[in-house]
Amino acid sequence: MTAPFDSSAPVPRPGGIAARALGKAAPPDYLARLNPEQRLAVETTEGPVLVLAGAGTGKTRVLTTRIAHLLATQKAFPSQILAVTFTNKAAREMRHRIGELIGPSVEGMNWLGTFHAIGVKILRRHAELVGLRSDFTILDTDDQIRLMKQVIQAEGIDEKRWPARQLANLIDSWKNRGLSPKDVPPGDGGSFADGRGIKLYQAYQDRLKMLNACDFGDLLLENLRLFREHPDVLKDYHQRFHYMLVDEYQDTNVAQYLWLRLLAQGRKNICCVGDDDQSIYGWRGAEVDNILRFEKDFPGAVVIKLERNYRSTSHILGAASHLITHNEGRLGKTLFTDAVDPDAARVRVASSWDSEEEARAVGEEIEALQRQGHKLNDMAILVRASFQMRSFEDRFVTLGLNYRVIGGPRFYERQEIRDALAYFRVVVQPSDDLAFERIVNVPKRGIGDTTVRLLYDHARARQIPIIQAADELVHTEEIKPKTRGALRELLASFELWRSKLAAMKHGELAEMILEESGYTEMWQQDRSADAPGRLENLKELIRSMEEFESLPGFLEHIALVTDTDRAENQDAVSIMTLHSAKGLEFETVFLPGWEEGLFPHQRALDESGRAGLEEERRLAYVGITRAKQRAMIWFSSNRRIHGLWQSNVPSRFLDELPEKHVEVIEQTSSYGGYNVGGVGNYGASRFDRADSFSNTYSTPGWQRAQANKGSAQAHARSAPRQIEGELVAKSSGTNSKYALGERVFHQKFGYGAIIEIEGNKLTVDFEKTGAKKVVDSFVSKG
DNA sequence: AAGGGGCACATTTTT
DNA sequence: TGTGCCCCTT
Repeated sequence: MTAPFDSSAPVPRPGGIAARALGKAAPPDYLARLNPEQRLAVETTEGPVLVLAGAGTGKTRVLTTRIAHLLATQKAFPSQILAVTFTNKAAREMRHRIGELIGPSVEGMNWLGTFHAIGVKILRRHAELVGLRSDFTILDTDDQIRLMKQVIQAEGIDEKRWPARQLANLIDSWKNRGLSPKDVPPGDGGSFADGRGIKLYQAYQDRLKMLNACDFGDLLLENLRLFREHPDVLKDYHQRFHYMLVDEYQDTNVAQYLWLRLLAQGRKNICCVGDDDQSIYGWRGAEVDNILRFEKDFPGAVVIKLERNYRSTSHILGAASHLITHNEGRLGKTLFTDAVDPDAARVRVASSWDSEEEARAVGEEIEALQRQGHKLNDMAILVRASFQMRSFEDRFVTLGLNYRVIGGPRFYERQEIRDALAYFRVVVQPSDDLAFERIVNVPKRGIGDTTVRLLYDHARARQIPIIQAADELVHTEEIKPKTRGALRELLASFELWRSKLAAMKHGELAEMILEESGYTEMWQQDRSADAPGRLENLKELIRSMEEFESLPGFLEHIALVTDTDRAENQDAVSIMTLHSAKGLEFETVFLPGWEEGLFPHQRALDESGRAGLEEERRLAYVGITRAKQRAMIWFSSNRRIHGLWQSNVPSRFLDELPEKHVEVIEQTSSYGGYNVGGVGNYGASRFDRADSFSNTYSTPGWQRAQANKGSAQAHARSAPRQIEGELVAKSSGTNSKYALGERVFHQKFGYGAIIEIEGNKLTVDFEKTGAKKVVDSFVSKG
């Protein structure tokens, strides 16, 4: 049986743009604000439409206006529009911007959300058809891995040789491709655990069903199963969704593509917006092919290109456009701008000796811009890999320059948050075994592995949740009295907390749970440096949950959300990876680390060959097109990777930049490590050969790279004296990188000031424990 | 159950 | 080089 649809039948609003749109004479003002291509994309409402929206061409504006237009012309009610994004942030922004156009009736858009959020919503309504109950829990990666560990153990497979994480990746990749265990081609699983991969996949799925749980991949996969096995259900959704819109289509994986295609079979009004040149998530299952194939997949599709860019100067666009033409697998767009600015800066390319010098140079540029009145908020440093961030952070700390790191560990993935959530989950959902296992001995209550194993075995034998098994065993003699007492106490606490669920305000209940369980105390007792921060995070968690209706409501939200947007008001330079920069823009963008091996990354080349290289190149394209006014690229001759120094060759991407839009900063006369190729080099940069990239050693590219390496080092030797001097001072001075009086941090003793230095031994006056002699490698700059 | 030593590992990340 | 994880010891 199909669960009832929500009954929010929308009522057309008499006032808003709907009424205004009825006047035929002049186009409504929301259309007048569009350029001709954008307008075409908005007004082509029927049938499949692919909007190829280059960077900065008004993609979101088209999407939101299109929705406003559908509503204004009364082609659909808000609840009849399916609008899918990848991230919560994108969904939020879209909702906000539609709201600005159509007013409060945006609230009726029940089907605007991420693939996963919409997948869950559909799945909850029909859970029983795919063997779940509608209150199924959603496991995150952490739970997923722990569960896989159990499955691997249960199969008697050596965990060392076949780590759970690897199985998780394998299963994820199957799920990304829309494959259930029975669909996986037998040869495909051979790689894992001597061909038992598929069996483990099946076992894992069985365990999930037993736990009444889904992982992220299932949210879509089970939707597919639902639609395929129950055509009547699919038909309901065909009826419901009059128009479908998809954001960032180039990022869809096969499962998402199949999902969209099933739904689009109904009314065929699907509008996908994306940019093949910005597809940078191939490594996690995205198929650029989806967007390249669109016209074949959706017969009669209209393709509209948006190439008029409103973001960047012509130099920036010229550089990025030329770079990306080196890719073969693309639909082909060329960004242009009408803005004429004769003073616009070219894209600058500079080199440095090592990552420290690179950071120093970027720091100087930033300070110079700051002196000219530019805001730090308008500047960003975009790196390929997060280890690169460190040298910038170090430098900026020294300079006292405000910065913020975007990305990094997420709030909801922190240990203390996940522990707290596990408590709440058990209260709300006693059958959540994974949550129970997580906190049964956190804080330590003397309920160790042996006991948990006992509970687990009993639960499996009786086919009941672990907590129920605990409840039964607590009345027997099977568990040692001491442990039994602790367990009984814990069970009683859960009983108590659960009984307060209805009566108490959930924020207060949550606080009570963390107090009474001893969890808060555990961190209060903890002497380590990050304990106060964790307590702070727990407070933040309670604060944020108070915005929600109820504890279950909050948990549902949390399961699909990984970020909290904390609005930072301070002026600061952003440091982030190129990946997390997609969709953002800055006046000035710094792009350090353009070196072979790092960017393009060696692993991308090794693992994915040409496709990998093209994805790296798209990443470069994304990086450059983030800049509105200024883009500055750096390349470092030397870099420390995994502890050892490596000398580098400039990235081939530098060769692929067009001369006329680039300014090379020659820091020394001898430097000739690379040339900016431009027209003469077009389509044939030195590495750009169709033969295998994994075998660079024998290619002319590699030989040329070797030659370049020499000149890069020559450059280093004749680097500006000032810099050389600093380096010398650094390596030949005192053995310690610390100075007298400097504030340092020690894992065990906390903060203190240095009162004496002898070689690598420091005497530090610690704030808590007084003076101690420590080896400098045990302290860090405080 | 806590702490230390040995060891493998070392892009990118959302849901 | 540094980290995080696992196992071993106490």
